[in-house]
Amino acid sequence: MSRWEPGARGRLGSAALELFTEQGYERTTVAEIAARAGVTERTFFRYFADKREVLFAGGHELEELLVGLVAGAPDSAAPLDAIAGALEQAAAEVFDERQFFARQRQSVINSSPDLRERELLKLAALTAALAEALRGRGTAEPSASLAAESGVAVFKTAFARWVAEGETRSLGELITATFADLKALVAVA
Amino acid sequence: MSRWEPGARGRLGSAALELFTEQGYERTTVAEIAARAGVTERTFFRYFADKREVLFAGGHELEELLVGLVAGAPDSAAPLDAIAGALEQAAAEVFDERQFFARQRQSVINSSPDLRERELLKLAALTAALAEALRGRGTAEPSASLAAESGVAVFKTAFARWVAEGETRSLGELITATFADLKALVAVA
DNA sequence: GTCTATAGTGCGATAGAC
DNA sequence: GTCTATCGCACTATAGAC
Repeated sequence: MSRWEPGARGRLGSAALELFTEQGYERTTVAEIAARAGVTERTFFRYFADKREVLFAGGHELEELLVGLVAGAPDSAAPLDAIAGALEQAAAEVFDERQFFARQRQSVINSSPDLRERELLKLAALTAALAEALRGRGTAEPSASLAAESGVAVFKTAFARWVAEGETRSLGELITATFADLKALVAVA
Repeated sequence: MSRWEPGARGRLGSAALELFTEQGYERTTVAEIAARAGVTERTFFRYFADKREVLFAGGHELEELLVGLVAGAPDSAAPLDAIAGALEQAAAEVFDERQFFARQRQSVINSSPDLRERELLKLAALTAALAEALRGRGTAEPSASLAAESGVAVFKTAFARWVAEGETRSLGELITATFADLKALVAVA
């Protein structure tokens, strides 16, 4: 293998997901991941701040996409509708073609509290970014934060349904259905 | 100091909060915490699985309290009302007398992503326990999970308002107000 | 790219409570 | 004596400093 094989970042990501699946997250060392990707341990930490981060590389692009969609929602859309529309469109764009990958990745994440923590931190960052986008369209606090939190709660619930074995609906459909569930829950309270 | 001084767990918790406040979470070592509490590093790890956990010791009791309150809600209460009632009562019982402590603790947590992660994991565990309590009263999925997620989202938002400087309302009042905000948000969507 | 501090674990020894 | 809390030491891996 040449010294400057391109795509070290991608190879590290694939190697990590493979090894975590084969032998578990905790029993896989960074040295093993680096070796399988053909780089040194030091190189791993040049690309990823820590061992967990290798599974959450794409999170920033999703956040930018969603923030852009919320910012571009029609002025007439209520805060929760702006969030719901953004989530539904993002689901169609980035998730629906990657259900197999998503299931494998989620299975690894669910197996380790360390990875669950990191996932929750990423979702919290996403929530904060969505709240900021809502404030940018004129939604006041605490409504902006609360709408962002509720939207992410719907997304979490829909995503869990989508990755469950045997589910055949698209993520977008499940998000729409879960928003309807939320409306029903609040209506009877 | 004798070897058998009682209350090591409590001393470790107080020492940790003091040191984290004085010099920051990252710059405080477990050895320092143990030294201030008059025990060794090894003893710290007998009580707490890791360095972060020392700030989240009381979480289990809060969870049990809330689960009990949800389970004991009247059969006629809608899922979100059962959650809201439990949160309001728990707020009065365990939080309102400890606002100073809560602010100090929250300030430390907010200063470190590591601690934020752990806080989010604890809240996720609470969410799961509340969803289970709702299922125990007959709420089906995904409504149980969604109501628990929404309730915890309200709690997070209200708690953030409560620990903000200058806030004078009680946590219970803020929870009630934030549930009303959620209803308003959903009603216009 | 090497070197080091610190988190965290495993296991055996010891000190006190009973 | 038993039981349990504490300690001491050796060790690995992460992560950051140089």
